Amino acid sequence: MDRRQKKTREAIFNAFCDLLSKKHYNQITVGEIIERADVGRATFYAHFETKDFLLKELCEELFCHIFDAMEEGGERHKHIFECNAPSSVFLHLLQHLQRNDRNILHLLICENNELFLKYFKDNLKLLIQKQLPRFSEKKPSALPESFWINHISATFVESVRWWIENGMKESPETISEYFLLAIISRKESQ
Amino acid sequence: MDRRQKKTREAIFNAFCDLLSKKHYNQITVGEIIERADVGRATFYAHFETKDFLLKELCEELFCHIFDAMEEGGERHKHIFECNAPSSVFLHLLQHLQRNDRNILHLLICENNELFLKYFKDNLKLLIQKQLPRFSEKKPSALPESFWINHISATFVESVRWWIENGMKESPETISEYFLLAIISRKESQ
DNA sequence: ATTTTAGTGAACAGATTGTTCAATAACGTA
DNA sequence: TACGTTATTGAACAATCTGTTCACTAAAAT
Repeated sequence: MDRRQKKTREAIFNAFCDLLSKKHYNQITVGEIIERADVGRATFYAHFETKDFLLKELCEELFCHIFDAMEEGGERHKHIFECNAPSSVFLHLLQHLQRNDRNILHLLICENNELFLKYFKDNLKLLIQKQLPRFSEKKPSALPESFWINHISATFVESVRWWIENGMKESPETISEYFLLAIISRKESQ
Repeated sequence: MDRRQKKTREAIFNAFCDLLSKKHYNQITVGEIIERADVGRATFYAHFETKDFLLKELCEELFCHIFDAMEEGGERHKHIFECNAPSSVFLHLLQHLQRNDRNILHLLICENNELFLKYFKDNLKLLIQKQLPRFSEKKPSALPESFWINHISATFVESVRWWIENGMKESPETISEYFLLAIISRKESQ
């Protein structure tokens, strides 16, 4: 890809993320984005049909990056899927988040987080589906499979959201444990 | 409240809901709303500062209606909170939804459902907090209370979302059971 | 019957959107 | 280096949307 295109695209994404962390999506104008990105109006529309498409492509770039890296990461990540503990993939994701890869945290905290949590959850569902055998062992037999997958994804996303909203004081290991306790909740004293 | 005001307000809400079930929030204009509601432009702005405020007030009206009715419903609903089974309040909510009180289902299905699910969950959290003793019994002791409350609310909302998205083929009783199984998941065969 | 309040419709400035175009700058390649 | 190709620019543009104003009419409350 042309160096210029890449630079422009990156500048627009950065400007957009900056703005998203400060104000609501609906109140951001194309004018603001191009001013902050310092690109011409025509350039913006050469890259993105509308503001909505910009958001869509941002989400896809952010999440596909993380999830693809985990799936096809070859050397670096392969061990996760060879490991028996189903928790490790989640722990790994949490560690990714803690490192704040690609500044994704701002987007998950900000006023617009529903937009991003949806993408997060959808990607997670795909990942879990591919890893299904590991998780279906834990499924209460009365539950439909799609219900269970949805439940696991939603619980993980909510765990992350809770973590971020409460200042990320806990370690990834602790959150991973909370998540597993929520999924497989069993009263110890009984 | 003046009869005229109430009529106008209702007409705007109805028009807005109609539109929300057909297109995305961002793409709905005030012009469309007032045309469908058949009220003057100035009238709209006399009632709502902006389209965002309209959305906010709609959400509050819809959910406060349901949840207030459950809390302060006196005769009709009081038995729920005197009943020991913590599941009954959820079952009751599901029955409300199945009856599609105030056409809330369209809004939970539609393209904009994140907007409404957030309000749904927030109200649910308040309700659960007031009913906490019932639910904290089930909490694994290692989990923080706020984590647990969030988990229960989110799981219920996700159960409902799953139900609606899959065509609401199951009975409220079945969904209530799924929800409880997810929360207190225990493998029977063990 | 009178006063108060709500709705009307048109008109308005200002902002935003998405497009166009000719001119310029940066790119990749031979 | 010189070349043709491609991206960016800035300005200008019509079309749309927003939120406000105002004089007027209709409905409500007293």
